Amino acid sequence: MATTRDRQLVEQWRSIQDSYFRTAAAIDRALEAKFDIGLNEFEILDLVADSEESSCRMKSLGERTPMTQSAVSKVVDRLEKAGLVSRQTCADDRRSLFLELTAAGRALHSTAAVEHRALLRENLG
Amino acid sequence: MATTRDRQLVEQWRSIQDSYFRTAAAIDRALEAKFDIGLNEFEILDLVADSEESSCRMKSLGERTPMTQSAVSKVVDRLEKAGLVSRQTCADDRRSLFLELTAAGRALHSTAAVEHRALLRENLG
DNA sequence: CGTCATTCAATGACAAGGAATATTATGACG
DNA sequence: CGTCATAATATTCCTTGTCATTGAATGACG
Repeated sequence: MATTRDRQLVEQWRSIQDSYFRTAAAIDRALEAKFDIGLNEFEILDLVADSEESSCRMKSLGERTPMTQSAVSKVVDRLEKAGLVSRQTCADDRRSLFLELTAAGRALHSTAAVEHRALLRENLG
Repeated sequence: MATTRDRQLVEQWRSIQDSYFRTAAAIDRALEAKFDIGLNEFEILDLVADSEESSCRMKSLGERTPMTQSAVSKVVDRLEKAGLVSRQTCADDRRSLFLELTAAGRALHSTAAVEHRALLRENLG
């Protein structure tokens, strides 16, 4: 039915898709090329860096990202394998884990973040 | 460095991600449940329906969607297997193909589109 | 304390996408 | 016409994500 309204909606949607995919692809390539790390990996790293007051993370990561719990688990696997993050067992609830940046992780994050912000500025500005 | 500006950028980016993922997931689930078709499949169907003046499509689809050429090829595989679309060889350039909706494809598209638009309205409104 | 429901995280099976490559068709040009 | 560069798709291989399930720990409650 309502064709004009509908077309607008579809346009808006495509524009969101475009903005999302173009930006994500650009950032992903850049990070991959310069730091050998994907966008999702960086975003988890970023979240961990963001909550350096610490607590039992892993769980809370799931709430701050659109990724699935299992996806987060696997991203963290890779980050850990790359030596950027480490899983710490949580004394008061042994089901939980919290994450810490390693020195390497902190270093990589701080330089990668500059790149990341710059690309956001370029693509969203 | 420029923390305030950067935080804004990151916020904006997360908001785009959210808007994209939440909407995409909602539509995907709904289409999957009611029509047994995924979001990407629907979007290709939608594009084909949109260009019913016809020409050697397949190629042009790649330009109207953020999907890769190979992804498009596979989505079309599935649509064809589901009997919603058919690949027609193109007389004047036998490398190209163009796509046609089957009767079933047209039918499904027209009812699914209603749902699709409604969900866009709900999620982007 | 024992049981049961619930929560956090990891895993395995499987689907879907991307990059690189293969395949076939064209067109240009000697 | 034969060769070669290029174009449109398909295909293969690998990576990543999701869903469903599992395992372990916790808390409530009789």
